Amino acid sequence: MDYKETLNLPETDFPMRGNLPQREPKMLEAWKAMDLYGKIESAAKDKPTFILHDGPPYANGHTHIGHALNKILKDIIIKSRRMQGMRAPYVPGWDCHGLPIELMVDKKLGKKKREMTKAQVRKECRAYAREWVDIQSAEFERLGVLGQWDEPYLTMNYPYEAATARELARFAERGGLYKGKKPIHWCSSCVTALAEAEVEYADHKSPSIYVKFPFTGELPSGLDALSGKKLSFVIWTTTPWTIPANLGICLNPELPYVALATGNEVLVVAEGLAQQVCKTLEIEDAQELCKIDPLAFENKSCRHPFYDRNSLIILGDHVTLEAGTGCVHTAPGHGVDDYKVGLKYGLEIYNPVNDYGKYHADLELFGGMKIEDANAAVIEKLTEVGALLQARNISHSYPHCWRCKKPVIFRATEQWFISMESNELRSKALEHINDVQWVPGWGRERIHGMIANRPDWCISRQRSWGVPITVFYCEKCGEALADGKIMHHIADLFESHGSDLWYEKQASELLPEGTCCASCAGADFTKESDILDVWFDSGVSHAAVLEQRKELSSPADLYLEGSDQHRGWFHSSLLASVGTRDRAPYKAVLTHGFVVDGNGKKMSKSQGNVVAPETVIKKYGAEILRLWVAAQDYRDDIRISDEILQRLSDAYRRIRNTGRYILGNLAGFDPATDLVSHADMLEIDRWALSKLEGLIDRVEKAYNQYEFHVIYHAVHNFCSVEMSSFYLDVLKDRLYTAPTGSFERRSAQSAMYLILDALTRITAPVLSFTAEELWASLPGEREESVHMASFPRFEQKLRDPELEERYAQILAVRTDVSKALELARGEKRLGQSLEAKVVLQPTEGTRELLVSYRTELASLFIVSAVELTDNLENGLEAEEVKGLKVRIDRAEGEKCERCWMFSTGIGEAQEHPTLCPRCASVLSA
RNA sequence: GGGCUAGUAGCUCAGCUGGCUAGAGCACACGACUGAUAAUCGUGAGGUCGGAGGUUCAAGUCCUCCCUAGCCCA
Repeated sequence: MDYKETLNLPETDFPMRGNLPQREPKMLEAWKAMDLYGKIESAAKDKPTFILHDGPPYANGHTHIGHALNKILKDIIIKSRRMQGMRAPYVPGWDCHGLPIELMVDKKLGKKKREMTKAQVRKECRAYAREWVDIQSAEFERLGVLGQWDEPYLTMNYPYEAATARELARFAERGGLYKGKKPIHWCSSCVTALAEAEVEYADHKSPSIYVKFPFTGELPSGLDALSGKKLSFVIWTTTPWTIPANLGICLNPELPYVALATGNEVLVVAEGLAQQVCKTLEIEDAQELCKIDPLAFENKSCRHPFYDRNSLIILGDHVTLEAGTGCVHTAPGHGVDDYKVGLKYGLEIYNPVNDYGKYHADLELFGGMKIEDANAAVIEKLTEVGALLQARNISHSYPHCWRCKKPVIFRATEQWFISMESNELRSKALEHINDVQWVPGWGRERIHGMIANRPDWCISRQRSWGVPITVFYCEKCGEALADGKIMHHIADLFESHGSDLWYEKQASELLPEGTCCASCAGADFTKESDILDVWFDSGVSHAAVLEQRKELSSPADLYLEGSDQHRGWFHSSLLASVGTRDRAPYKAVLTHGFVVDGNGKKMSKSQGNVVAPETVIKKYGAEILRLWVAAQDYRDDIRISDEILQRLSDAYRRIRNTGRYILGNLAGFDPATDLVSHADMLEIDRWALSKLEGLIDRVEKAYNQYEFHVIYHAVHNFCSVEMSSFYLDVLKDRLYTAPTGSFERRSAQSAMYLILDALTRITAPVLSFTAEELWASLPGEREESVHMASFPRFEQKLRDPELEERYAQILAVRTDVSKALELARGEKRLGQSLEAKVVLQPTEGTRELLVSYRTELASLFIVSAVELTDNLENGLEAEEVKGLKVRIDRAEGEKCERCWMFSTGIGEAQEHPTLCPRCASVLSA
């Protein structure tokens, strides 16, 4: 007879291999078909809310691994909150306006664009953005992210555009909006102002020139050594084209300067740079005539090298000894520091360069010239007038346009600004930063520093694809009409027509009837042509989305984005909210690091180290990507590589197989009728459940603290260490050989059932696909989807520390037994551990425990017999439990054909001559 | 160039306020099993805790400098 047939071996349809790339899409379809998200939402109506507000990715291009990281993190958080009993809606969003899309559309349209109106171009942009929204949406959904995908928020939706215009109106009402002239990054190629975020630094070759500005006027007293000498201040610059706009020379009031005689002239530079300058300029005969006190020269003048005007000597702290001469060429229209110090000294914010990067036609000497050509021309002119000391080329870091990659210039133009000072926006924002929980904590310092130091917010963009700045100009006197009431009126019009209306209607059609100019009473107006910075768009999402959607609310519980958003969305959202509502739009901000390659290097196309989510999904499945997100401590940079994915894939299989094995042993188990109560269970089963409670406790805490890597490690360890290598291994004998419906077997099954049920639930936020698959195979009444279920409640009373402690000691002994068995195996005395009898000489500390577990030990060690003695000969000194002695003997008796244990009682039962008494009795029952 | 963050075995992570021969799981090697089998079990070998100084009886843990990497800024 084949006794294998009489065993209860595992039996399940649950496949060993996940086959994730194939299985996942089917599951996604099923979720969609059953409207899983809708069901979760409607079932959660009366629960407390948790609002995670989605930061909108830009609707252009395929999603990359960073997007995947971000969305999966959000999904894990939201799912875990739901399973904790909260209503956690997820409304994804997209940032749809802005330059990159407009440029892509420009490219697509080519020459056709010239015949199109702004309104027509915008239509194209809208369609283009929509296309990418749909593509990205599908890519995000593929990750298993559950949300309101059929109704996302788009910054180009009409109501959103209306809300954006309304928020601008609020700034206007509060007096925070103003028109000013300021030097800003300007891309002459894209013909637009650029935000800080739109500027990239890259190496660039520039001329490096040293220029003399001859001192004019009276010398301060006490400098007799210089009287009658040709005195010049020496400046250094890498932008010769700004020399025509030079209006001043700036010295640091704290630094000593020196007058150096060389040839028949005298040059002034900072003392700390004198040596270096002389070396660079190859001046060998320099002699220090005297020190120069910068304060004595304040408000005196030099002469411009080739224009008939003066260059004012001024003082500023921004002058350093890092490079140059310590005398800084100052053109207030072409630099931030220059601008600031220029304002202080009443210098004109002078900018002779037009939108296209050419000098104004009326500029003396260089009128109409492109500034790219101007460097050479200016150098030539400087040479001609004898002002040039040196011209070379250097390579240095220089700002470039993020889009066209061309070098940008600094140039003062008329722009709309949101003031950081009016209404104390800056100080209020800084104050409200403290109301927010920043995770990790250094996020607070980071954004604080940025808000504290940032200039006014330039919200003007000279492009078409965006929400217009809804102000008008009087045709008669040019006065700007930026009236809050009127702007609200326009916003109302946008509500149903979108901001496209601005481009389709005349000013007179948009303005309320009877509007007239406050300064000249004129009744004819033109529209502003600038549009809003896209950071303003997304920055008002708390107003446009959280306050608008009935299922959402503001402020949000959590914003979660990459750490770069301290200067991006976290920043603009804070300003937009504090500026209009005097509060932060979020209660907590969580940031994650950036995805880098296996060596910690950033990903770039040129390096060829880019890992696309699509590739991972095709090879491993989205589930592995989700596991990857969970496994890494995302507060730092997050690495991804083949090895990492392979390891995760292995870990996944281990978790999956643990589930599968338990399912196999649960065949025929119905918790409704077969569940053994906790109190009745066998001790080791209670031990397993005690361990499970420990896991549940840890995992729940980790979810609360957003420490998902802790969950990954805890779950994986639990499956490998507690379950697979010990508990489940020990259980085999009982599960397989005991009668199907016996108490011993039901006790084990009950524990396993509770364990797998809990494991499935607590891993569901991470392993969303696999948990669902397990869920469907688990016996018992349960919700339609694991994502509609809740976490198991941690039950302190199910924990038994004393029991765990006893088992910890037994496990230590078990380790030593395993070592001894391994040694015996090495000597070919043993194959299966069941062939062994273990003889132990306990230590003082373990004797009592081992004696009391005498009858259990063989089962726990998976050997055929264990004997205890106080006088063991030829015993091995144990390592784990010092003092313990172990000897491995051959098990006595013969091997039972059914349970494979060795027994001296084989053949006692006549009808089963090859079975041990235990098995025989099972069969005859 | 400045600010912030990080650097523990091949990989992912533990190591609290300084006190251990620096841990875990996986991977790897070797072995066992063939009743979790493209599985499972056991054993073993892997680290001068980025580097150099310093404080201390004692430093992965504190201080300084440096290197490397990432983000942000100039």
